[in-house]
Amino acid sequence: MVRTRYAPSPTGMMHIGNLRTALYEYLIARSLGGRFILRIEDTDQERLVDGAVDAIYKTLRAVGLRHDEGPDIGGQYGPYVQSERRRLYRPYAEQLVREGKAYYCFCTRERLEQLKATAPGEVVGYDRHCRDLPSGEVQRLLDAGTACVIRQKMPLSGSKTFQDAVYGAITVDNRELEDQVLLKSDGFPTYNFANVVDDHLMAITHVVRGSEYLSSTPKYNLLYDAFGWQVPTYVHLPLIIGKDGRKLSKRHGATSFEALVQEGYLPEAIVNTIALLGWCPKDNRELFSLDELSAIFSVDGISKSPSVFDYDKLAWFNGEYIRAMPAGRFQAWIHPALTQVFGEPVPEPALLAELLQPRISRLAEIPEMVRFLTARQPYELDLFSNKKNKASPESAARILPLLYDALAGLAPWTRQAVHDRVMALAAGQELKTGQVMWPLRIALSGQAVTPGGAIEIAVILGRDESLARLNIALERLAGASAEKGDA
RNA sequence: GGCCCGUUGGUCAAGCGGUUAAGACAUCGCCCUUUCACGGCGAAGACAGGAGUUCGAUUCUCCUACGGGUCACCA
Repeated sequence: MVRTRYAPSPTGMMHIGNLRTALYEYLIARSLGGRFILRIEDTDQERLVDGAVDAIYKTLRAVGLRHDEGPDIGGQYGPYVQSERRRLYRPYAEQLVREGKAYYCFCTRERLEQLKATAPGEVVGYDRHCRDLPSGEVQRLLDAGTACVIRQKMPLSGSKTFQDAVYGAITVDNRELEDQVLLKSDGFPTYNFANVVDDHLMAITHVVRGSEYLSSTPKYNLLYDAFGWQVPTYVHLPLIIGKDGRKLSKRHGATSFEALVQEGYLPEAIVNTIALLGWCPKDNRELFSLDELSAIFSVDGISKSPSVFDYDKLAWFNGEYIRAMPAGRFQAWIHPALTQVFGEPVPEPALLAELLQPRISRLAEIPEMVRFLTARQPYELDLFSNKKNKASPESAARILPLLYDALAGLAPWTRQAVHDRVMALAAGQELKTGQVMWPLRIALSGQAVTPGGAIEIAVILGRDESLARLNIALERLAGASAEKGDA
């Protein structure tokens, strides 16, 4: 039975790199008929952040990564929070001490600091000062209650090779490995230790994590060996980086799932995007639901090189998901953004939704896009010029009064009615559609680019505001031509 | 700096000894159209460099360059 685990530490918002790791763990488990476990790694008491655990649950729920075992739902391998497993680790560490595979270290932080400072990059890490203390001395210090940690004895020579499902065979010289701390002086295990013990106790078969752990993996393996435990299958993932090739950070834009959602990206689109960051399916398909991914995901499609997180691509995916949304759901989704601009009630919400759905790629684009509907925009009369539609301020000055008269008494003020009236005017004047639509759009919106056409804008504005804006425009145009005449 | 890993168009990437080196995003052009967007069609654009191995290297090996990761009582 394949078992994978997502083991975040509750130290803040969920970064999309972490989310992708969680996603791949989930997909590996699902694609192989296995189980996906959530474990909270809170062994660093100093870095805990309030609410971080909730953020983890919230994010996993939002993207649909349902775990089979975890702190909130239990399971046969609990508890699933490392701080609750605290008493579990010491016996394992002491077992290694008894077997001569680990030892108590009484070195103070100050001494370690000094060590780092004096040895100019020559010696790797700890100098193994306590590795061979006489047992009497150890006992004496222990009895005196001297603060200590437990360190693992690393082999002083030789090398070790392990297999990674993505990176292949990796060999590391044992001399590169320092005697790592297993149990901290506060009694908590280090990540390195707790991780191995828990993965073993929880019967984890596939360890999936970022490639930053690649170089410390030999240390884990030595631990598995020391206990005589079976080493899991390793799946190291390439990093996600920013446009400048550096680690993804706030500098590149939103990097947490939550921030992305706030900017108006859909969870499904985010998942789809990161699924393809570092993994590629056998065919050329790009649009995948989580269930579809679960069915076809396979480790051999994971690539080795780091990939740049591309916000443009995310926006494209988001646009695809937006367009695929049922109209009703879209309308509900954008409602908060609309009330921000219009207040309540939002005029013509269904029509607005219809206009916006094919046009936006992010929720955050909406306010700017519709602002002209609530406030009259200042604009240059040049805007009435449009070559393609054979429009000019002069033609507008002639057509706008006709439009005003045609629309003034119109009722009901519906899309169909406005459309028919305007088209009838165009036909009557032997004008092309664009020749009347263009000045109408400019007069109503004050901008050349609008979501939807002139008719839709008129309907949303309502008759009074539409006529008012028409009136302003035709007066300005009349004033301008009078000036011109004087000159 | 030591060690580990990586390197196909601007970005994501297919490729796993013989290909006109896919596809997607972005860019540009054309079409559709009352603007824009959507949609459709098309264009430009890549194997980091050098040695080998081989009849033949993007693919295998080595070196160089560049990039990244890691060297904690953090995870």
